[in-house]
Amino acid sequence: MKISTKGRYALRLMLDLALNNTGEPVRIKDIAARQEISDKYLEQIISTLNKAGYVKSIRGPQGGYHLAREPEKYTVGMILRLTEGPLAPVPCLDGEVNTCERQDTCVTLRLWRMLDTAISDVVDKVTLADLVEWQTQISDNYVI
Amino acid sequence: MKISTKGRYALRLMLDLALNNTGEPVRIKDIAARQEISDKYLEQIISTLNKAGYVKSIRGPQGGYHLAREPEKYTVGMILRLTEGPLAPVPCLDGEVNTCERQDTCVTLRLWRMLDTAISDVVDKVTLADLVEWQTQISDNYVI
DNA sequence: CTCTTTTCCTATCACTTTGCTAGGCTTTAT
DNA sequence: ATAAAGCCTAGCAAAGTGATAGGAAAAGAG
Repeated sequence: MKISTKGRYALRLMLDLALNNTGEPVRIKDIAARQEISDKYLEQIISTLNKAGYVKSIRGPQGGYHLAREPEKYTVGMILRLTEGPLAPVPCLDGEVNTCERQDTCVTLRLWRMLDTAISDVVDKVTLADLVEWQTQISDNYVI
Repeated sequence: MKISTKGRYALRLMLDLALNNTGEPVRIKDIAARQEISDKYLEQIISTLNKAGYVKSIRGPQGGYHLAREPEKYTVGMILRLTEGPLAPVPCLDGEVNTCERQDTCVTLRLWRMLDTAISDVVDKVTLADLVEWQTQISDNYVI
């Protein structure tokens, strides 16, 4: 029942892009250094985000990445589902349609639906902009 | 972000024991047949439940298992945490104390805490007795 | 046009977890 | 004594995790 590093790193990566949005593209090397994550591994993760159109890339010298939209437009759920796959606690609830044969008589399914809803309620409500705001609060505390 | 078969089977196993509580011990072979799960695998899972005192075993012929307490006394969270380990979405929140170095400045931690709370709110509230009740509702629907 | 800096792409790999299967040992009712 | 149950440990194939490695392609600077 864990979010893997892939999802967690993707979130920190996107947050890093949001926080370092100076107009100039951000290099993967710099993100990796700030976040203390292997740059080669980050490269693979950002590739997924790039293909999904979540970030824009600029190649060549002075190249790098920036967010494709405003931070408000990304929910945590979007980022995690893209990198982690479905967040449902059981495979039956992964897709649109439940193909499990036992679904009509399965009591635990009701429980898993409750859990799925509880998880989605959190990740689909919190946006990247919220994380940015929280970050500034933390930084403020540290200055005082 | 999935509950493994271990936790799911443990839950169905406990529910099976609750539903088949006739006073006589329930054999693992019968649970396995009803639930369509390998009996050898169930054996390993029930061993965990037995060692934790969640079920009582009777050895020898006419032996088997029964619940150690009333279904109301078991939350889903207890059963899942015993068989799955901590349900926290990130390792930092697994134990009592967070040993992560980044915790003071980590924004995503706040998100993970929200997610952890949302998950716990569900699994610590629903009991085995609730599942039993839901099961009878489903069975009633099928009779009508 | 060349050099360098960056992203892009694919392969590989050690390690761990998952989901079992197998086989024998122990207890106990008949 | 026998057979039916639980108890215990080992093993193992497949998948997932968390990277590392090496080069190809693009593009700006000189």
